[in-house]
Amino acid sequence: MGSPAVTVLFPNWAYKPAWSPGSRQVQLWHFLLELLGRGEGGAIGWGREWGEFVIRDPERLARLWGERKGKPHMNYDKLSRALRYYYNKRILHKTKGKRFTYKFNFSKLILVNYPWYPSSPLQAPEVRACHQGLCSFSVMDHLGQRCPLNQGQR
DNA sequence: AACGGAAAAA
DNA sequence: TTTTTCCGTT
Repeated sequence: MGSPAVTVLFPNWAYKPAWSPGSRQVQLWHFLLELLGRGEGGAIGWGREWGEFVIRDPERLARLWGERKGKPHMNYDKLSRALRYYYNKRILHKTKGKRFTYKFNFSKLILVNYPWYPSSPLQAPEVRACHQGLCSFSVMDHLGQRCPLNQGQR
């Protein structure tokens, strides 16, 4: 019953340390994955495709984001501008024609935040399972250890 | 609604 | 460098 609760667990290296130049605190995509992983409910949920998500309540999502960042005047207009900056970085793209629908580029997300990860196609993230937002995949890290990136379940 | 320039803020 | 703010355009 209800929306499936998915725990999205990215490894520590996906979260740039606070002392890293350019990332002071939680980034928007972290926050989105948190809510999606939590199966938070009304504000945002996974879409039909792998990595796709739908913002069901834009202003509520903006309010939550604003609370997290201490920005009481956050709204969807401004949040969505931040999302559009992700287009160039190829972290996200818009699902055209679907209202409030965007799609994560998980593989890009991984490469961007894993500087020592070799860009060999052979070592592209291995999708292990995906079913309606309940997804898991893994990569081999620099030591050849299997590194889970994303796990379903609750 | 969605886009993207410009500039400020952090 | 990322996000916020503002806003003209499509």
